Amino acid sequence: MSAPPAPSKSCYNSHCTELRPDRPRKGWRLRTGEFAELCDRCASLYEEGRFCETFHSKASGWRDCESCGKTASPAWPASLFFHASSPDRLKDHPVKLNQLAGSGPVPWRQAPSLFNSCIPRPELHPRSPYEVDGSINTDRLLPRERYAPLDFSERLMNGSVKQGPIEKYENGHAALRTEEHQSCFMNNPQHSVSLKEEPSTPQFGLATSYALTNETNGHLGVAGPQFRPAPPPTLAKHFYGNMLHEINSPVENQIRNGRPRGDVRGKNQLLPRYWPRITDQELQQISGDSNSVITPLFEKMLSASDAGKVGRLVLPKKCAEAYFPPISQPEGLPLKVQDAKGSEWTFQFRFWPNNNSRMYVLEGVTPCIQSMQLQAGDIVTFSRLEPEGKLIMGFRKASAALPSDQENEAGKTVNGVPGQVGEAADPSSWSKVDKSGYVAKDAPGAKISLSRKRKNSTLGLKNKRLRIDSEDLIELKLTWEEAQGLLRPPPDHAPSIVVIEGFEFEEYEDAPVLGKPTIFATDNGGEKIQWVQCEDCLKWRKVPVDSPLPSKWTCAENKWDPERSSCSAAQELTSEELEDLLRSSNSAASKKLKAPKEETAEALEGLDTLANLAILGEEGDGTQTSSSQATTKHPRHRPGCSCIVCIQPPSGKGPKHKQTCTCNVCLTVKRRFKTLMMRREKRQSEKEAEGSGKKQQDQVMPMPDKSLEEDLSQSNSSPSLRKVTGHEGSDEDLNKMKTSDSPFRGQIDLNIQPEREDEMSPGSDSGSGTLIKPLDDATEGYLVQGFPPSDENRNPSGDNATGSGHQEAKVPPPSANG
DNA sequence: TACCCGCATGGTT
DNA sequence: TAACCATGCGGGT
Repeated sequence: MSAPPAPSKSCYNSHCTELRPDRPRKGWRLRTGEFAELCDRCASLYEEGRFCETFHSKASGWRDCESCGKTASPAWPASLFFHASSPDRLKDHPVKLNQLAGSGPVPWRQAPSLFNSCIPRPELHPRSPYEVDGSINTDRLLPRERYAPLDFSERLMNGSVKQGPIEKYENGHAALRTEEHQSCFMNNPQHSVSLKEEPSTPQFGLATSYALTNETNGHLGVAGPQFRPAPPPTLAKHFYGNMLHEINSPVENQIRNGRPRGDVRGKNQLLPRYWPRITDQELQQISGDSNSVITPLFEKMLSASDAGKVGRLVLPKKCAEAYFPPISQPEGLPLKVQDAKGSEWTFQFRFWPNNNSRMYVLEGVTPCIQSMQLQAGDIVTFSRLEPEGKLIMGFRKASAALPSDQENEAGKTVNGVPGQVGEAADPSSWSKVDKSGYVAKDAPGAKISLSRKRKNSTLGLKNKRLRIDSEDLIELKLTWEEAQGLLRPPPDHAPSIVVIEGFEFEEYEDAPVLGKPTIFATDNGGEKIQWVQCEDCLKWRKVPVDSPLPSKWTCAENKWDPERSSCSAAQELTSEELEDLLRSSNSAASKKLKAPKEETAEALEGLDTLANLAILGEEGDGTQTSSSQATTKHPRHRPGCSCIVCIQPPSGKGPKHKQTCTCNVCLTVKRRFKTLMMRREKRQSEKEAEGSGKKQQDQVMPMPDKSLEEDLSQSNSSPSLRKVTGHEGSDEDLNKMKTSDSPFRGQIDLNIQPEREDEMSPGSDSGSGTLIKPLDDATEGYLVQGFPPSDENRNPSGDNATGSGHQEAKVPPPSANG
């Protein structure tokens, strides 16, 4: 199908009758090394990616490509839609999705044969956007990549996977183009489907109905049951540009949206966060043994509102318009959705007018969400079961969720075990997450499972926005202990141990390596080794102690032991040995962060207030709790932020903490307090050394041996605060706290942002008398008042954490700040 | 008073 | 900067 070179004056595209201009535009590189010379139109189209980009070893240039579905002819068929997906037709293409995905190297690939040599319109192209020429690339992707749709973007970037046209899946018109060919859309724009707005469909049905009834707003999503949805390739600018080009045409707008709305622009592709990341395994789980085919549509991480009592699940607009039946009235229509267990739910799919736009919601989802035991941060997935056309709602629990690209491309889960649809509800399945043994769920502070702990999570209406990015999820899921375990010193760097409040932290001079958690041990020969667990088979393999390992490690990467470089190889460890190993590992890890009891007790003696403040779930034994409680984040906070605001739930939520509690909140409060003091001392020392303005500084910067309460009250609180302080926590207590700092002076607060050191240092603004910057304010207030920052305290910008909080705590706002 | 409903607001992308 | 969307909020029941 390769196109022979055109006559010199003709466009290289043999399908094109245009003459190329005197100054032809360049197309693809020819075998000769030169470039195809194209007419303007074809060049434009080429640049827009309309033509096959896949390298076909046996063909050159421009052609109708069965493999990628692109065409030599810059035209589109009039009918892009899935003709009544009759079972017969489906039989002709028995491409059960999981089979398909399992048989090819690319998860989203569809069977090329499905598309014949039709000329798909790129935007409505039924093909997956990620394509690899099967003729040459079938082995380019490792099998396991099939289960890592996340990697697509990366692969795209790497160029190992080509991105096909977008939108089509959004449109659901992932049509099987079987009949019509060569109808040139460009030549016959009127071929486009009807533009009229389709009345609401009473019941969500098979896509074809939409297609055939021309509701083209993408509500044809049911079509193309054989295919997994095409994650919108926003990463591929080339195609994106292409898409934009098309979308910007009025016709396209209508085709895509099914309603003559002019606001459809280039953002019609789903945001990456909504790309379905459902794995084949999950699909298999949903489809079971039936012959049904699952078409993943999109997924969404539940917000607090979604998971709250309101029972409204906000649907991403694009997703709603692409995959759900069109609705013209705000009342919408009832939508039957089947969950992974097979239960059928009926939601009201509707929208609210919003800023000249629409806000789509599913109403009445509470029972379903509760049934799935979903919480904010968990992910619901929407798929379509074909040929029934049934909507399927799956889910992934947050702790097992594949982070979305936009959220975290670093890894899949804490330990790389992806959640399974429908699995999370089964507590037994949760142990899977812990199979690595690294994150033992019964280890102190290792309760990464959000689900059970979050049953009482405070996701009510009063909560401010809860955004849980994947990074945040990790933050929530990981205890410090776990995080420490994940961090490895950079090569050739030995970590130094920082002791903070009796807790040892490894500190790295260079950026630490986020690596696979391993278990270090000594083999029989006394040689230090480490054990690492294969992500795929979960077997433990022995590797050299100094081997940096990726966070996702499989047996195949066991280059040190070829005999065990395959998952089929037996595990070297006996189950007993493994058990011992894991036990010792966990206990060692636990010890690492476990404070010496006496010391902690002493340090905490004055922390009644702290104990009373804390709001995270109290562990009966006072051991470390996870931060899995939903927290209200500063909108400006970034993933990884561990400030007190971000790691604790809103005020008044959850039981109070014990004095000896070592949860993250308490630890952070203590640590920040300590840091504050250290900084003050340091600053003071420096100033003393400078020997200038000492007297004045003494007023501003209390001497280290002054009482803390004096510090605090002097820093930014009114005298009344002092009274409160005296009541809630004695001076003596506070002094004790401070005294407990002494062994750690000069240590580093892991959360300090060096660039903000000055800003946050109490003495940095001595001139104004505003001594303490927000975070410290919050910390101090927290410590002194015995109140957790309330919602109101949580200044989104984090720049006045004490203000209203103090007021709420019956303490006048800090005069120094205001 | 609690809940529902619908819209408005404003932060985020 | 506009669109999106999470959530707040007021009115109604």
